[in-house]
Amino acid sequence: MRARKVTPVSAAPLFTVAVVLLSPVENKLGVLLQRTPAAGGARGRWSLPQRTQQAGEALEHSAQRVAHGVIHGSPSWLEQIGAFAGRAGRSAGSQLTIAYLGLVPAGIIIPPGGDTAWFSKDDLPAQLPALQREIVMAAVGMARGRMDQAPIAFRLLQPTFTLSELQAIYELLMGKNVHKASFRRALQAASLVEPIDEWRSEGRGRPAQLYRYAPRRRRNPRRSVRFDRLE
Amino acid sequence: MRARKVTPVSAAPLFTVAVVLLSPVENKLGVLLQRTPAAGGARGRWSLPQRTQQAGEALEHSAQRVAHGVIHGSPSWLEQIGAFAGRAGRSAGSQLTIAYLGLVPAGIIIPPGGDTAWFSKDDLPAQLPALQREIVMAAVGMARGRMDQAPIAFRLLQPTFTLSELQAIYELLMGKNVHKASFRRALQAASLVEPIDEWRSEGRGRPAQLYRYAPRRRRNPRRSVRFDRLE
DNA sequence: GAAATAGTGTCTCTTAGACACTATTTC
DNA sequence: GAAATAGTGTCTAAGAGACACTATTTC
Repeated sequence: MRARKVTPVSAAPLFTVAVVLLSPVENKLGVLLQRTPAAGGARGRWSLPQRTQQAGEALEHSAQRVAHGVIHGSPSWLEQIGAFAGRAGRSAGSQLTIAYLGLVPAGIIIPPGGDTAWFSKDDLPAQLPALQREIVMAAVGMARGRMDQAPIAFRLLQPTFTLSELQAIYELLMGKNVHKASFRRALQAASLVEPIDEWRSEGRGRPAQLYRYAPRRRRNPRRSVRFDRLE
Repeated sequence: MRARKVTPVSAAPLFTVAVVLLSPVENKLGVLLQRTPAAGGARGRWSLPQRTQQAGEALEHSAQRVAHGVIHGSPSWLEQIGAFAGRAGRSAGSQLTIAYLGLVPAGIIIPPGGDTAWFSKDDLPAQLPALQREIVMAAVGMARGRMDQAPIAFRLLQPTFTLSELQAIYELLMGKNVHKASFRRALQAASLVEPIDEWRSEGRGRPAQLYRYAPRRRRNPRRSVRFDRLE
């Protein structure tokens, strides 16, 4: 083990790794925030879960640790959003933040009143720093964009789910309603899910059959010349 | 101006900003590399254009400067790819690289024999460091994925172009051929280009009409339930 | 029974891809 | 004329959206 030559006392931390954990909460897209530990007895401000990065550690591993610290488990999806440079602001914190998107299946309950809580992406606490707000928006945009490239909708659901729940996730991410019959027809054609011999009754109405994510090999290359989608 | 309290002599640089400049070169997707200035008389190894970042400077601005340094102009598109952490390797360089994708219109000639050259993305120099190779692949993947979200194909062409050239860009980025009639029909429907009263003869064959990028407002929301595209 | 939710059958209209052409240039 | 490239008209099949239904539950 080599001795370090220089150990500056007040050197700025290299950078921060922050994680935007998203989960469907009460038919909204929820973002998990935690209170920064305040020095005095008063409670700190809300913030994205984050930590200062030790040089040399793998970025994704670091993001995993941040996520573990708040949900006590692994997110079902973890992907880098990008690097965000804050204005060279006050003393605390580093100027550079590497942000990650983490998905959490529906139904993960956070005990209320604690230092961790879900906020709707459209109703973030007013004191949330501008940079973190920007990161949250980038995370939501990324989740939206990933949807038709990776099966991330299933990462926001429990292993078994009803087709209505799945459709609700799509509508949540796309921000608009979807035609039910078309949705199921396309789902059928894509061979992404398979029904299991179980039904769930949600109070009133006919019980829904449960499905599980079970992608089969794609048939043939799909149509590709599409200029819509631009914007 | 405040005096800095600590100026560690051998502190690692905060991070590096690298730019992957892509351009169509001889019907391939070209990546611009430059030689690292070698200490002795011998020529250095090929590398992505990059620089060490001064803290506090805006990331994108820094990427702009890197690009200017090699093409002596602005790329037609510039977007962050992400942060890449190298193995904590040898002494030189920082562990963290923020990479950017830059697009350069076809026809930018780099004088051969110099310290800057286009390489096909499939034929990168063998000595290119693994991390940089990874960044190039991420850049290509990003360009591919952005294609149907933003009109980046036009950023790889001169302001006026033929439809065959445009189609070639699409085929280059998608890595597969496109049906000519379908391509033009979809282009027509999307109202993305307009013909100008000019033709270009390319040697043999009928001269092609020139077009310019002139997007009109989208008509109506397009169809959206699509589970293909996954994978 | 009404209300609520799950799930399906069928029709229409759009459109991607295939095919086969016509048009205009160089040689 | 042949060869090469540009550009178009038409047919077909896939599939997205609309509509109207049937099915099964709670109240």
